[in-house]
Amino acid sequence: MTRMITPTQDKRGIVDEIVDFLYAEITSLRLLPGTRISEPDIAERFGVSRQPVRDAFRRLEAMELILVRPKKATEVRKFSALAIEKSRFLRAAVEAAALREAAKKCGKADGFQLDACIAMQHRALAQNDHAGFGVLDYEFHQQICQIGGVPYAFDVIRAEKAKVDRLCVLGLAKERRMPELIADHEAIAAAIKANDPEAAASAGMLHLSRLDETIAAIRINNAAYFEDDRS
Amino acid sequence: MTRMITPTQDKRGIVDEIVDFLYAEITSLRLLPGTRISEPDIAERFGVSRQPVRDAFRRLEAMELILVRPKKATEVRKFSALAIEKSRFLRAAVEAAALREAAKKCGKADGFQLDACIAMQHRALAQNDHAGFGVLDYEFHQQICQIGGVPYAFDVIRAEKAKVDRLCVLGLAKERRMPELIADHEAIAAAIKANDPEAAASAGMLHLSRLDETIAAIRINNAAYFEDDRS
DNA sequence: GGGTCAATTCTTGTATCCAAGTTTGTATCC
DNA sequence: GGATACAAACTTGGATACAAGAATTGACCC
Repeated sequence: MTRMITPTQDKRGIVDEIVDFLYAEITSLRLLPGTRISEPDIAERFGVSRQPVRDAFRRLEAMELILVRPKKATEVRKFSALAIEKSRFLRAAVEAAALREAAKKCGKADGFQLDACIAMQHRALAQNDHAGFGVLDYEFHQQICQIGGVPYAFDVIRAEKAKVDRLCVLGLAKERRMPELIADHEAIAAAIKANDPEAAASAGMLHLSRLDETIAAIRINNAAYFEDDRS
Repeated sequence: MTRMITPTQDKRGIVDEIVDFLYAEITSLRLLPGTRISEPDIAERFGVSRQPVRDAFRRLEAMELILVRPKKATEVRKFSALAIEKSRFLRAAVEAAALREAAKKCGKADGFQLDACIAMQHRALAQNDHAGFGVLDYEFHQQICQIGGVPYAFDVIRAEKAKVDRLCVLGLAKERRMPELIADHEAIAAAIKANDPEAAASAGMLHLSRLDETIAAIRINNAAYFEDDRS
């Protein structure tokens, strides 16, 4: 896991450390939505003053991972139906565009790279290695962006994934989903290697739609972690 | 010009004021790229301490409008070819998706709304009202997102526009471009009203491509405002 | 026992001070 | 005159102190 948060920073400081720590805590769901976190508390844990913690909070707020209101306790953001919808739209738009580009530009070496990644995904499945599969999943989507010549697209995908991924930790029966996801990846890779942009895009959209069912199921079972969006 | 920066904030504070002020200064190009801005200076101007200014700087940094490095003077971000490319890709992806949705869902009332907006754009052209046209241009794209049922898409478009729009201020002969842009809008509206998603998307892509020529021209004439990206 | 009100405690917002590093200006030497 | 070195001023980063508001807890009254 390389630097996930600050892609364009040259010197890592204390605030980066704090951001990375809280980022991991939140996205791994060790800090549940609604959990209150206070600046002095974190500051004491890191042995620093409140100032760097404040800066870190501001960064996490920009990532929409925490909710900070004046004079009120800062808390880990709950899931919001609107935010999920927005995130899904954004990912769909960006991923479709990246897939189309990748399908247009995919050469022989690129195809091999995709195949290699999928082969490793099969290995992870055989070993029931969920964490490893998660990393390979990221890698697969990143490869697509790079093949398409739009590496920055992955920044968006990763950022949006971060907002929703922690939700999926609540989901059960991951092993059930892995074969399905690998099959999706194979269909996507096939379309890209066939230089068929539309097929690649629609395969990607199908892949994304798997999330919808998962999220819908999670939502009814974990209403406490969702904002009560009375609209 | 309503609240442009903080869409999900309930109470406007001092930092919001400072952010809005600097945001306007930077995007309007009254503060040129490379201009150094210091915390104490801004703090004195607003009659507050450095702390709120610090927070404001962090927010503007997250918007990629300023560049703050440790122990070095903070400056207005220069244009970067990579950032422009990323922004363009993001806008294209999101706008294409929004246009497709709008074309799918456009009803009669929606069509009238688009026509009304375009009619006002003609008025602005006749009166040579550039500022008014700019507002209407924003409004047109926002209407598309709302018709498509993806209002949040406009948040992305607006945010990305902010990073590039100031560049276009450097461009000359705006009046030359206005008729062209209005014609584009008419083509887009026609495709949407005809419920033709692909035509709408490609018309939108053509519309976006107008920017490329403008930016390329600006770049060679204003190299000083661009990062020297030796890559 | 339940409800209401007040005080205490906890939260973030702001101001000020000190530290560390960069830049810039100046004086001096060649 | 040009280059170099030193020093002063200016920059942000971090720590600490104080202020204002929100929430919780407790006591007191009904």
